[in-house]
Amino acid sequence: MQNLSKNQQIIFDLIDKSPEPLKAYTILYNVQKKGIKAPLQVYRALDKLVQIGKIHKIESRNAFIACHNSSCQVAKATAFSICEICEKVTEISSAGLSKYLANFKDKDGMKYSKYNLEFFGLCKKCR
Amino acid sequence: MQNLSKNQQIIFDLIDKSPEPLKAYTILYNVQKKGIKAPLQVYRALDKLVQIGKIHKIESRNAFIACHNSSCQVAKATAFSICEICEKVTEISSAGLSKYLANFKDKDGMKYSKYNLEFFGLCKKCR
DNA sequence: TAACACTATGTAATAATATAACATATATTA
DNA sequence: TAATATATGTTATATTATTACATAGTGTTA
Repeated sequence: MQNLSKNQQIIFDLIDKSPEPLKAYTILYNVQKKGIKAPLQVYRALDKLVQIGKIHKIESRNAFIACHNSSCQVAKATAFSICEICEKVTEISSAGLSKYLANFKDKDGMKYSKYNLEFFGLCKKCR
Repeated sequence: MQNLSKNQQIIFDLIDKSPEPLKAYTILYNVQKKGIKAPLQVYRALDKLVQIGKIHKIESRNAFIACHNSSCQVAKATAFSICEICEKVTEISSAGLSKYLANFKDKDGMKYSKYNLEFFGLCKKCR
């Protein structure tokens, strides 16, 4: 549980206080006043934050969300629900689900160390 | 089960005979001799093919693979294993898994109509 | 402390992925 | 046939992400 560097902290704070997933260039625009000027600076911080599990990438949306699931210290097992209308994204933390997926074996008996699951549907408001 | 249009058929054939997922611009380069010259022509065909379930998008890789799972006529429930070394992608068809995920309810009792699951690990060859 | 390894930063350029806007054509069906 | 929906062609542009190179800070450890 290392400390974050300056850029990592700035970017994490932004993502963490955002109610919705943020895209890399949205982040860039929002941190330019803090001296982060180039895409690469953003992507490098994002890579690191993903690596250490502070944030997750929503692959189908190219967007990043802070991890609010104390059990995933490392970015290895993620599950989200995504509303197809309002795009609200929520991290799912279900012991049953993670257990099921962590123990899942394919036809060849292979187990997998990581997974990413995205559920799509309509959220309460949009139903 | 409608017929595919000319561009859709060309692009589906290419993806279907590929042993690995193909990216949009790789597809473009490979169909230029058949008269498909612009990215948009490729993306439009891909969108349609995904929509009718003939192909799936591997979100974490921005790549497309033909569906070899007779049960998913519609692109609504997909699961893949991805090797982190050689990038081999395999569609998982497990009755147990699809049943579990189709019936999964979140904390609020919400069920989801679609999902996409990507497992990461090492394939047999790369272990 | 000096040497080293490692991690992070800054900057410019460019690559890779995807869509907007507009014009036309083909297929389907009422 | 008229109307509607779907597909195509083309140009331009937006969005997302990486390469390459130079520099700076941080933490060992000899």
